[in-house]
Amino acid sequence: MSDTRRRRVPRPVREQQIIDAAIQVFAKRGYHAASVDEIAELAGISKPMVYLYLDSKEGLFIACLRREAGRLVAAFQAAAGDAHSLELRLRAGLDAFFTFVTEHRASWVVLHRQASELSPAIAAEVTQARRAVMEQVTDLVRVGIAESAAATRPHDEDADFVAHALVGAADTLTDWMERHPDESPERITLRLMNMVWVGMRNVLDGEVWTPGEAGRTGE
Amino acid sequence: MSDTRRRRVPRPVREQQIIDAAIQVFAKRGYHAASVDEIAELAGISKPMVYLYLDSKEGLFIACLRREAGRLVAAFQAAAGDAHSLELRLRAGLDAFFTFVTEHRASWVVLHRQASELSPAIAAEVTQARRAVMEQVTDLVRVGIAESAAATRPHDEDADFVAHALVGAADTLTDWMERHPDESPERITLRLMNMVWVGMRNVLDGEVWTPGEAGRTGE
Amino acid sequence: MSDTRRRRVPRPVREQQIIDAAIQVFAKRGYHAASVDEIAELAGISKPMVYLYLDSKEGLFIACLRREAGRLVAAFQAAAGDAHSLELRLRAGLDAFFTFVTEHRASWVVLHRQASELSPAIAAEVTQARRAVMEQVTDLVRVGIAESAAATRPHDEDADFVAHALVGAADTLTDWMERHPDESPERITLRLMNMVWVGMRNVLDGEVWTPGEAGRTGE
Amino acid sequence: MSDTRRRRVPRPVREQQIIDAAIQVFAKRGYHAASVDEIAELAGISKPMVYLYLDSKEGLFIACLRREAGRLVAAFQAAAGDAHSLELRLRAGLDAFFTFVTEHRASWVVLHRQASELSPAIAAEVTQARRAVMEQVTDLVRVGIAESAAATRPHDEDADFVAHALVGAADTLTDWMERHPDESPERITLRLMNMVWVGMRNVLDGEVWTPGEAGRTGE
DNA sequence: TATGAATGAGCCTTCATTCAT
DNA sequence: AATGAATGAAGGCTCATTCAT
Repeated sequence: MSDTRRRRVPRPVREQQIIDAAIQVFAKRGYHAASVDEIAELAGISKPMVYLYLDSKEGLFIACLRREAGRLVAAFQAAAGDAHSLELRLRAGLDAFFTFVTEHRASWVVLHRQASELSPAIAAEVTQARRAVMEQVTDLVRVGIAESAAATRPHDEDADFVAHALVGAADTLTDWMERHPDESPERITLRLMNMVWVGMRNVLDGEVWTPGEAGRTGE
Repeated sequence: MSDTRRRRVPRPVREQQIIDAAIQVFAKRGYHAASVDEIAELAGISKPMVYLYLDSKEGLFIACLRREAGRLVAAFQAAAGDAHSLELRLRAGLDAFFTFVTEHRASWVVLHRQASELSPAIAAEVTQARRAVMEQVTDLVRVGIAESAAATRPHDEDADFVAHALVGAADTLTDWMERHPDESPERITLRLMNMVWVGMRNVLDGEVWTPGEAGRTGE
Repeated sequence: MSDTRRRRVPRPVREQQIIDAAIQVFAKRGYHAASVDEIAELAGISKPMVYLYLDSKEGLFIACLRREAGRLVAAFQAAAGDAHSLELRLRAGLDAFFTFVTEHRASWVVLHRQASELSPAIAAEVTQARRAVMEQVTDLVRVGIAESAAATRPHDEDADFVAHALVGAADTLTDWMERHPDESPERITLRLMNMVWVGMRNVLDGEVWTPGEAGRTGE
Repeated sequence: MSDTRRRRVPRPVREQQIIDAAIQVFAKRGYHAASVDEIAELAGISKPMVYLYLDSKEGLFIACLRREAGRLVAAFQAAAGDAHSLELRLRAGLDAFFTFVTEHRASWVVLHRQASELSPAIAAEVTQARRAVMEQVTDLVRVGIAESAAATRPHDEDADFVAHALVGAADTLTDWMERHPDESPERITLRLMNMVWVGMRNVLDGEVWTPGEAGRTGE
């Protein structure tokens, strides 16, 4: 390894090494808090090389983004392309996604959020703030479990799962809203309710989806 | 207003004005890229006042976080607390959430992500990267619409909506995964499929949920 | 006390209270590290009062200096003025000096050095540096004790005392040198040797001077 | 020299240049009033280099302290180590000390006190305050000269010398007192009298110590 | 007499970036 | 292909000092 990481390495190889190092550092520190110095050191080269190959800190970050997004997309495509029915492809795609996230934690952090660049004090507060919102939903869902006749086993874990999915969906839908300014909050709410209401109950009832069976209510 | 924003304003008022300004700047630039100078200027005061009242940049950010998270939670609680059934409360809560996000865009951005603290070039790239992932799902869903017998009106808008919700849910579930390392990607996939599969079809078929009716397929 | 420290206090009294507080803070923090805020707070008044009465931080410091130097001089004069012979007056003066220093520690620190305004890290290093010099002399003196026939009881305490006095004398003589640029280091050395050599032996031999007896060798 | 002070100088050399400059500025302004900007400018480089090589203002100051204290100690040791008898070594050591102080004025100021970091107005006042104390002693000593039978030539210069040494000794002994809280001011006075009383007369009588002869009054 | 509100100025520190070898 | 030396620019924070009441 000290052979390929030191001296006289061809450009394409060096570039990948630099990006490898950058992903680690960006994931650990976040974009702003990451310093080119640290990246260069981790890559085992001097700072000017980074600039020679990747132009700037921005260029470096973008290179990371592109490479990892490409890999994630490729993994998704490879998985989702094989099956025939929509549900099987969706399933395979989600599976690939969760697998990627599990196996390339750092890459995902870079793609996902740079919240880690905040100081511990702030990070804690952000977590706290997000959790406050999340808890409202979790409480609601937990109550739902109690109300639910079928849910004889009130698994907190399930309530948590549903709450996360729900909050995440709502959270991302705020981006969708920005591109659909005409849609009222109420209509969005109705749509989202329509999408998750039945399924929520399934999860809370402890059901685990099996291809071609669960939820095939209308067919 | 230029009366209350200028000269000799009592402390509690000034504090709120500073926080108001900070939210705008933090939302626009992100935490790191935001400068206390800019916040002070927008608040119509000098920098030392910011430090006198809020202690530090971190303290200022935390104050923003707390105030806005508190408001969002309060809005959610106020809305969700009134109805009787779970579905009505959930609906009211989501409605309050989407309304808050609509009316307090900047606050939501601060609570949501600080990705905007990246330069335009990077922000574009981040959007692009996230969209690449999103598109895979959107395509899948779009194909699903075509396949779907009921979906006589292939609304791209609906496919987009579903894709956003799905990706957002998956995205946030990666946080849930971190606290449940024993859950395999596959099981998470199955759970999520179970939760959204039926509802997705509803949305894609153009249905709009009505309290107590839509989605009550299994009853 | 809360009566004289609060509200509607005549100017002369307030001034003294401010100076009292300032001495404490200047002694504790040093001139630069001392903040007018802290002084005002300790004096139990608001900052503008300090400026109204003492004009500036510098004016405040000078007022402290003058008052305490005056008190020290007065104490010295009062003590030294009474006796008849030089040695008795010198003794009384030194006694008054050491008594003042003991009883008004803070005042003395203000008059003496502001080294305390350095950070702990630096203060430690300064102490270390000064000690390194001091130790050279102390070692020398300690050896002297061993050599000395009379010094059957090698009191480290005595060696330390002599070393301190010697280093202090040399230290201050550097000020004298500045006003006598023609005096060579060698001549100064000889003068100092002449002044302390005999007396050093007395102290190292454990003698304690008694008025009119010790050291009256040449009379 | 403009060659070695400008552009592309190897690190060890630059470090010494920075320390050289820092000593000048710290001596002139004192620690707090000295600005890293001024030091960098005097060193002929930009500020970041100072931080790159010396870490911080504190680190820079400590580096100055260590280097100069080391040099002074080395000079003392080199000089004092050669002779055989205590008095000769003491003489050589003091000589080395006064020589160092003469030749490295700035270094000595840094090691000595940072009183100069006060503004001219304050520095003057400090000098004045210290002089007030010094004058009491000088007056006493001057009177002593007049009284003294042997002192046929009342040299003010000699009185001043003695007064400086005496005040310096007393001054530094206040440090000694702090570590010996049980010693009463009176006992300290007696010890100091015992140490200087005889020698003072020698100096006032215009004697100049010669190795092995002067002051050997009692033998 | 007394103070809460407010600021101009400056300092330490860091970092992305480049030059000269 | 590779790097040690060097810097412009900017940001967080503090403080002595003053205004308006």
